[in-house]
Amino acid sequence: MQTMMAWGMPEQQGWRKGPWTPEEDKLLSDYVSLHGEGRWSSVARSAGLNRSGKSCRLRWVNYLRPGLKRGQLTPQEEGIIIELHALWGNKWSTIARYLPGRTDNEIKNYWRTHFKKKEKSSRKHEQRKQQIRQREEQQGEQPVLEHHDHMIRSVLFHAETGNTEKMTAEAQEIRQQMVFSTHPTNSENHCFPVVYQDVAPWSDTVADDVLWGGLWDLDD
DNA sequence: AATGATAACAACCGCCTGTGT
DNA sequence: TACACAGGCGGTTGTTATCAT
Repeated sequence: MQTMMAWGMPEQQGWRKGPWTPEEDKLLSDYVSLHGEGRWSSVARSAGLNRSGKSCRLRWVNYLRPGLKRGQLTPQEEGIIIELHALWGNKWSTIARYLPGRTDNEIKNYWRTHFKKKEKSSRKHEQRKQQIRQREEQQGEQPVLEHHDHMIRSVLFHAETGNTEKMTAEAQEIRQQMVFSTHPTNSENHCFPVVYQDVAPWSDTVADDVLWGGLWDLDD
């Protein structure tokens, strides 16, 4: 096991590892602000950092990059993460694109700390979903959960491809309820939806305890 | 006040993919 | 077409902070 002490010491051979010092941060920030992102291997050398290109990139992306939000995720952001994780699974970088200012690492860590401990309850969550689906089928309705997933997929897909005019009326309505914003790292042509406010007004159609309960109810 | 448990965060590792030659 | 390399991504681990007992 590596220790802090070992990390803190410069490597005899190869790159330095471990926590970044303020001096290293400044070197990296100054260099990137002058020369831009990319060519991380040469950044490492040119900036006078004894760090690997990978390490420099990671430090920049997760910590030094302008526009990063610090602090706790808002309930709205939590909602987005839950939604998008349900759609895409552990595609952290993809999910992060919809949360400007948040990094994939941050979201990954968040998910891990908040959901690993709740894995036990997820089975119950699945059972509850099953119950609702059965109830919906008995009532002859379109399954809310599937419909919900489908609509969000549709909105996000069309938003990303820029074909918002091809959305169905219902999708358009949902889109209206989403707050759109341009991701800082995104190219100018794409508009990423960000569900900041009232994360899912349409989620009223899904029982709260389905959306949140199975995942968050620790008492289970 | 001491100690253990847990959460939050930072960073590394290995694999995969895209790109240039 | 094949190879090498850089960058990106997801998984994992380690450290620190905070809370409960």
